[in-house]
Parts: sequence; structure tokens; C-alpha cells
Amino acid sequence: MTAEKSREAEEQMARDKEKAFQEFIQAKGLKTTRQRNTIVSVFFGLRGHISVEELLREVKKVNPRIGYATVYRTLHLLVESGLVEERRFGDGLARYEGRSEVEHHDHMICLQCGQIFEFYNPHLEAMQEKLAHDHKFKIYRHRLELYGSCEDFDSCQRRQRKAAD
Amino acid sequence: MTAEKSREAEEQMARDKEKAFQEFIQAKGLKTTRQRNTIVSVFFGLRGHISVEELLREVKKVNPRIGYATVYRTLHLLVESGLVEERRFGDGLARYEGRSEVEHHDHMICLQCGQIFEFYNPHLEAMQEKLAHDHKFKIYRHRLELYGSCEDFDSCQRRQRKAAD
DNA sequence: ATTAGTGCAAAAGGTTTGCAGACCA
DNA sequence: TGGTCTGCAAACCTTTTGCACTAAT
Repeated sequence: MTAEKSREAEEQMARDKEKAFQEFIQAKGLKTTRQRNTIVSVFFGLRGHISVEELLREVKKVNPRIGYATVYRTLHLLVESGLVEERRFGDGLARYEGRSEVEHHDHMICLQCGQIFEFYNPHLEAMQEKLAHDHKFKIYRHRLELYGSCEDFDSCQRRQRKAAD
Repeated sequence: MTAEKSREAEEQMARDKEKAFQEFIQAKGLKTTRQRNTIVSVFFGLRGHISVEELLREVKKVNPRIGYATVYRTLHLLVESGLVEERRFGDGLARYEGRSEVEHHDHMICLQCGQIFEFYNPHLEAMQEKLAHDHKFKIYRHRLELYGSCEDFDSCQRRQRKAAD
């Protein structure tokens, strides 16, 4: 919808999130460490739906001594801080998303190329609320995932991503 | 919406599904076995969102020698046959549902009592289709899950289910 | 100093698989 | 008989945890 954000704006946002995380850490009486800084910084420098493996791979480029345990532990803190959300799309591994995810959104997952698109539709949200209300159900959060094919979606032509497997 | 189905009708449906599975098995050139019959029969005799553990527990009442492996393998066949659907609600284990699931439906998951309610709303479905169409995305299937609380929902008062843990 | 964090490797929890023996067609 | 299926246990994969060591406050 809106034009893509400039690189500078994205980097600024990443810095803001890092700072917010520092504040969270301090507020909890926890310690700032080199590893945590690295992981958080790398995470917010990435975009999309990042698996632990992907994150660790990137983190290791900065500091090869960091292992899975620390990445998992830091990711949990990030989720706890509210800056990052955990998702599971059914392939058995958790994915995390943080950056640019200011607002709630849902997902379209292309089963052919594996790409994940985000969308947001206020009517859909409103209808869900109404439906829940009718059932006397109070929604804390929800998840809507459309699985299918983005064949005509211009992005699907570039099917590089999953090709490697 | 509709009145609850009679026990006889449900049992008939279960029998139909069992038969359909037999046909699937034969069409694939696989063999009918005592264990598979037991598992399939027990499965279709249950209702709701059944975990492997739950299913195995029930199966063992009929034949204690049956183990996880066979249940998993049979469940995969059931999914492959299209008679059963696999679901994951984020607690790390797969759940399967078959019976009464003639039509597509979505879920409301109560985070307090753990109960799972099904619902179906044509407007929501139509809106999703429209949305996908607008994005040139073809939906094969989708998943909508509302997580929250059924506090006023009459069923939530009977909180026995998760209490045991 | 004190307390939390890290890294490793081992454990856990759910699911899959290899294999020898049992069973169906 | 011949090929699938079963049951067991071992393997797998992702995630968690125990512990000795290191580092932040």
C-alpha cells in the first residue's frame, strides 16, 4: 500500500526497538550482555518471519561462539518484552517477527514458493469481533492464515527461496 | 444451530467414514489389518480435537499391544485419505478431527478452560475469498483461530478438562 | 562480591524410522 | 509365498535445562 520505507527509517526503527529492549531488560533487573546485544541487533536487522536457525546463522557471522541456547533464551525475552511475536505455520518450527510489525496483521502463505505475505483488513477484524461478541467470547488475539498459491502474485515468480532445499 | 444429532445418526456416520477409509486403503493397494481397524474405529467413535496421546489411550483399551508408531502411521493415512484433518493450536502437539467435520469451520480456543469451540460464518468466508482475489491469491485452505476467553459462554463454567494437569 | 548469563552437552517431548518378526492378500 | 504392517526401540528434530565457567553490576 504505502511506498517502501527508506533504509534510514528502517534502521532507525531497529535502533528504537533495540533501545526498548534494553529498557525492558533493565526494568526486569536483568543484565545487558554482549551476546544479547548481538542477537537483538541482528534480529531487528532482519525482516520477515525468522526461524531460530536462520537467526543463529546470521548471529554466528558476528560472533561464532554464540549457540542455540542463548538465541532461544534471548528470543523468549524478546517475546516477553512484547517487541517480537512468535508464529507457527505448521512446518514444526517457530518463527519470529519483529520489525515493521507495528500493527496486527494476518498472513497468506504460498505453498508453492513458501513466501509469506502480510495483510490487514479492518472489515475482517470487525467481523470477527462481532462474531465473538455474538458468542459471548472475548478475543485476546487471533490468527488468520490463508494457505494457497500466489501464482499470479508478482512476487511468486521469484521462487528462489525454497528452491535450495 | 441445528439440534444435536442422534446417537444413531452419529454412529452411522462413523461407520460410513470407516468404510470410506477401507476403500481408500484398498484403492491404494494397502492392507486391512486388525490394528488399523481398531484405531480407525476408535478414532471415529471419538469426537472433538483428539491428540495422539488421547487416541492411543482409547485404543489401548481395545488392544493394549498397539503402540504409538501404529497410531501415528494410521493417523497419517487418515489425513491422506482426506477423512481427517490435522490441527495445531500452538501447544506443541498435533490434534486430529474427523467426525462431524463435514463442513469447514473455524475455532475459538478458550485460554482459561482449554475448550475448543467450532464456528462457521459464511460472511467471513466470503470476505476472505474476496480479499484473496483482490491480492490475486488462490486459497486452498485457511485457518482462523480466535484465542480468548469464554467467560460468559455457558460451557466455560464446567472447567473440568484442563483441571487435571 | 554477587548475581545473572553463557556455552556446552545432555535431556526432554513429540514424531519418525529401521528392522525382525507377524500378518494379510 | 511375497509384500505390507506391527511393535519395539532407537533415531530425529526442535526446544529446554543443568552445570561449571564467565561476565555484568
